[in-house]
Amino acid sequence: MPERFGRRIPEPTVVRLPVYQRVLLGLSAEGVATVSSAELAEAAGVNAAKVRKDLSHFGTYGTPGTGYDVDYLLGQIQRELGTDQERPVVIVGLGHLGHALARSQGFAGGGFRLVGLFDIDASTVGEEVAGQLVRHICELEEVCRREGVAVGIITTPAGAAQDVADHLATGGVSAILNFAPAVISVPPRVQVRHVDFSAELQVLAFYQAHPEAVATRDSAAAWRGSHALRAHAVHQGSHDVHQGSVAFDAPVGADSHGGASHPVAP
Amino acid sequence: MPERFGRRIPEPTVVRLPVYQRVLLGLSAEGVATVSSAELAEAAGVNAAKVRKDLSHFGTYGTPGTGYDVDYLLGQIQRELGTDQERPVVIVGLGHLGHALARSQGFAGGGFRLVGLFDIDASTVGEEVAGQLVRHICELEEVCRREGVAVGIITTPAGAAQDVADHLATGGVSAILNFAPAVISVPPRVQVRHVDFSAELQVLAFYQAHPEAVATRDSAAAWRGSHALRAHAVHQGSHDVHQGSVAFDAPVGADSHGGASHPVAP
DNA sequence: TAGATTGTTAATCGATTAACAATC
DNA sequence: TAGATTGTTAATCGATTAACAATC
Repeated sequence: MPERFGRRIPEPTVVRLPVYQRVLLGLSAEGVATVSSAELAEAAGVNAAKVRKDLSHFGTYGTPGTGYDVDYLLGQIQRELGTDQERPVVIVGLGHLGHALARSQGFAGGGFRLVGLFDIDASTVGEEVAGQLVRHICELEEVCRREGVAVGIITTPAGAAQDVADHLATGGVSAILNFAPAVISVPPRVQVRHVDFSAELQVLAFYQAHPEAVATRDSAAAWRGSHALRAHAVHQGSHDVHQGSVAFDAPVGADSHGGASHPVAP
Repeated sequence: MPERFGRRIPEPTVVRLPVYQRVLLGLSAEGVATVSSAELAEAAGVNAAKVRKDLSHFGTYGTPGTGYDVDYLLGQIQRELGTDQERPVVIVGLGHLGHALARSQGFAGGGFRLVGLFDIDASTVGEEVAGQLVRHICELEEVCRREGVAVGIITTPAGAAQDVADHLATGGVSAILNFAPAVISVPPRVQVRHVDFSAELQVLAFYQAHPEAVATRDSAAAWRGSHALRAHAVHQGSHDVHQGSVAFDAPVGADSHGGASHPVAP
């Protein structure tokens, strides 16, 4: 029995949950009934001990000698992630990125519902995007309060991000996903996660400039393994995994082989 | 003297470097000459000990009693990040997100140059985006080799991501920024960073569903501090910080107060 | 039963943080 | 000099990992 309350879930564990969920969605769609920690680990790009440790924080869902029931485990993870409840979301900043996110498939899958788009620019306000009318930022606080908005997505330029964060916080929003290249400060009750495109590029550049600083990944072995598996799958015909598919809607065909091929029960 | 070689730089440190760089860019543009670890820390949303420890991995750049020379430190960090060299970049998958990234300002600032756009869809191939003609994916490997592409950005649906990663790897690309909601496996010489929009949303949802699991941030104190500072700045007039500005080009005005107000030398 | 795999323990690894002597 | 702040040390914290008894 894990110490159910008070449960202090390590943040790295929380970050891996959506990955496990996505893998399980793929397996479930394939009709795979059970999965071992080793198989789940390989598909998620981590190691088996981590999978078992992560899952043990929430309960004992597996069967020794057999593994985990895919659909049951999926349900448990979705319950933990709160996928059942619908969370109203707003996007602030309707530049190219804001437009792209508004039109993306990323909401529907995970229990999110887009309820508002906001911008400050007169030529953008009033435009219709993804079935929503873009409103002026001066309405932001009121809409957040009225609709009980759970998550605010900031896709403005850096200079506007703090101001928007302040309005979201005042409007009662308690979670912010910040795509603007700026550090924002918020009251303690507000959770912030920062997605920083150009910083990610710079991290990659750093490792290219300093090959000696590259951390040795597990994935070295993982790659050899999955490479063999994938080659094997292609050889056999078409046991391809089409993962998750809470995808951005880019028009590239999804006809290639998946990353995490998996021996399918016969 | 830090142990210059072999330098094993902790990954969390590498991830913070672009943040420090951005803050320093802002300070430099403001004409601020020196900055203490405490000031830099607050603007970057971390603590002072972390800043000093991070910087100490690269050298001794500060002056006891005074702090760090902004322009000198900025230069050192940019040198470490390899911002001086131009790195050719390609984007694969010209859906909404690929379009948005292609048009973003995220490349120019950090020493990246967009040299190719690729898609598999006949109706997208041939289109012009950001001054580049979209090419068919069958040309990807050859272009990567010819142009010596350093970073490949994947903005395809999940099902195509592994295939694209394979082509990039075969084409000699050694760094991949993956926006597709899929785990990809690559040979050990290839670095991968994964930006996962819907997973980030799900992490926020998890913490809303489990308020008791929220890690207590430093930022609680940081917020009170910066809040006071920002109020102070507004009071004084307009000592606003316009950070970095390696921004996405959303049309929201950058006329608000910045996140990291900073006492400016007179 | 024999084989496989879990959940948990304990060891290891690595990052964060506080504290402070050294230094300007 | 007195005050401020660095760079580094050592303690703390927390996550990862290997190993294995329990279990199907």
